[in-house]
Amino acid sequence: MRPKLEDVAKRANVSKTTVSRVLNNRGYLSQETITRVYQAMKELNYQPNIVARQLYQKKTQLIGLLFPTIANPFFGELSAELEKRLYNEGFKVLIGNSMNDPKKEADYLNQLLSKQVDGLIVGTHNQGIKEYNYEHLPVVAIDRNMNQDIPVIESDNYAGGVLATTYLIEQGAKKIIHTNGPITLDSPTKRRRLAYEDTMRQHGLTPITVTLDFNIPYHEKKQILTQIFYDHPDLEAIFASNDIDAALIMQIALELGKKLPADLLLVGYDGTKVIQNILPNLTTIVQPIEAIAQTAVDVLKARLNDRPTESEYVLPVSLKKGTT
Amino acid sequence: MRPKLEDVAKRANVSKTTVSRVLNNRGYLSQETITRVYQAMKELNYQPNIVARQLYQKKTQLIGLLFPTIANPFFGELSAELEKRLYNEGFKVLIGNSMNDPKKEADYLNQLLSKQVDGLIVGTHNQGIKEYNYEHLPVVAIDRNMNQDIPVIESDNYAGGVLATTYLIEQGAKKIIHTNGPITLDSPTKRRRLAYEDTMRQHGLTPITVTLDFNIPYHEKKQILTQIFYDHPDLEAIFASNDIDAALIMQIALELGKKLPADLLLVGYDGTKVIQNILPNLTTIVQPIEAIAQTAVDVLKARLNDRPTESEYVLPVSLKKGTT
DNA sequence: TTGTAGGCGTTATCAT
DNA sequence: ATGATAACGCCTACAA
Repeated sequence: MRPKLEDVAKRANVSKTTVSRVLNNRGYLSQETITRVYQAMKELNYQPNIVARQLYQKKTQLIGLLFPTIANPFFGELSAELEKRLYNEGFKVLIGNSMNDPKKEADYLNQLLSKQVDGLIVGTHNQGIKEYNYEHLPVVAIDRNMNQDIPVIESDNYAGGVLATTYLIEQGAKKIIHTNGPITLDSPTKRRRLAYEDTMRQHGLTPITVTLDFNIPYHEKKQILTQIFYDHPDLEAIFASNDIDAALIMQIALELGKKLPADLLLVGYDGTKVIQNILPNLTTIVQPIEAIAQTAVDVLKARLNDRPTESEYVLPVSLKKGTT
Repeated sequence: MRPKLEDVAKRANVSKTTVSRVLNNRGYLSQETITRVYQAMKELNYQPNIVARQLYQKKTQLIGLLFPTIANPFFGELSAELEKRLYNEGFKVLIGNSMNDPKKEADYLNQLLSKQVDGLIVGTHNQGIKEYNYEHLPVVAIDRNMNQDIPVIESDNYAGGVLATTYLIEQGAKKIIHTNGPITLDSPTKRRRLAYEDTMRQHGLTPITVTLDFNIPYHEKKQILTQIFYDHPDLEAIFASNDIDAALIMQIALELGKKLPADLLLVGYDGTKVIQNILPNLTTIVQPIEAIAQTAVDVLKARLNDRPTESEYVLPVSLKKGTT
């Protein structure tokens, strides 16, 4: 059997209270008692039961992270940064990859309501659960508008779109195509598209956005992207809404015998460390993952301590110039 | 205040026991009572407190995952696969990125001993904690020999090394260099190196392994790799012990004006989905991430139920032929 | 400086 | 078919 406080108490000839005090460094203790208690704990190989403590304290020191999937480098790196910071604040991290499954999302949200976690950092759509009143719940959203009551942390997607488009125009490109996901409500990439289209028009250019559905298989996506080059032989540049698509476009361009940047200018989006390592030449809009993580943690802490927060935090993006 | 069982009981004019029974579908209940209780739960917006339940059940249904960092695509994808499977088995996942910090590793191991988690899947070195007796603890290691008592799941690193080297030799290369991390005790990449060196010798070729320290900065690494081309102008092929290094080598070769595969053959290692997407042409040894995850979960379940397990599970790797 | 007793919210045993 | 009660292991008023 696992020893409990009581067992330690008996062996040290003191009460449970005293052992608890030794354990938590509270109140007055004689040095002798302290030594005896530690001795007993060691002999019994005692480990306090965290769950019992959590029940009493009504806190778990656990924060739930809910993202589509940490297999995606953006969410993987973000989760790692969040975990690091939360750990330093005394929290551990419970992770959920929703895979866009509303049932799973609801289940993880439920963790919060069941007091399994003290707070939640959410980066999914949570389609079905909007009706819940989150007003005083310690929840923070990243790049998603869940609900008016939930503060949102996001990088400046509109500015990113402007930055990318302006850069391409400055490089002399006129025929610039943008690839983006389907127009979903309030998705962050939607603002990148908007910025692209606005910027193009402001420069008297015609925006052309090619839609890539999120869930289409690799080969179909490649097919659609390849088609772009045939449909637009005078194409000068592409602004892709994420680096994975940019990588694929790079690939296709090379296969078609095009040289970057001579025959095609290319700008991606996200700028994760992984991609920066693997494709150091790719010009891309870099999201400030560390700042996002830090802000999310700060805001969550504010919510946990009933301090007021802004309802929105917009962080600046930057252009990383590669050779594409 | 959060309502508890007792509040629901009062409102429904029944006892706590009855409410608990309704909640857990146990024993005999009249339909009328069931309805009344559900009604009361709804009115009070009742959510059971998981922690209290955990205390009684002495189980948390939480599994800890301990890896260097999920920001690395291999661990990110592996963690995602593990989470998916554990979730389907009714577990949630607590994640720790040890960042090779022994203190943090020890802390997360402690979660297990404090009953915060029911089991642990570990992919870190856990240097300082070997002395602990894990004999009956539900711990599974991935690619790491922690301790004789802990079952290890790993892909066949030696076979992977043979596969890569043999492939390069079959393609006609004779001067083949291998890049690998420092020789640490029992690291999985060590067996890749061993296989490379054995295979080279078996074919009458001289193995040359270039050591890349794990923590050196990007530019220094690039420097070392670039140097290889100058030191070995007759170089025909490189077998890199991971895809990130392979990507960098690819990069350098292109910068030096070399064409792959004409001027250089290149094989990487890991074959994560991310890399397969971004560098579809890279020839690489693919680790069976899904099978590793499934095996780890199966073995952990066995340990949790006191069923016997093997002490080692070796899963097959495969060669993905690209154009490098 | 140390101990007693009650509570954290749930579940299960044993009655009724 | 339902209820009273004790337990899970810890922590803290309050008392001594």
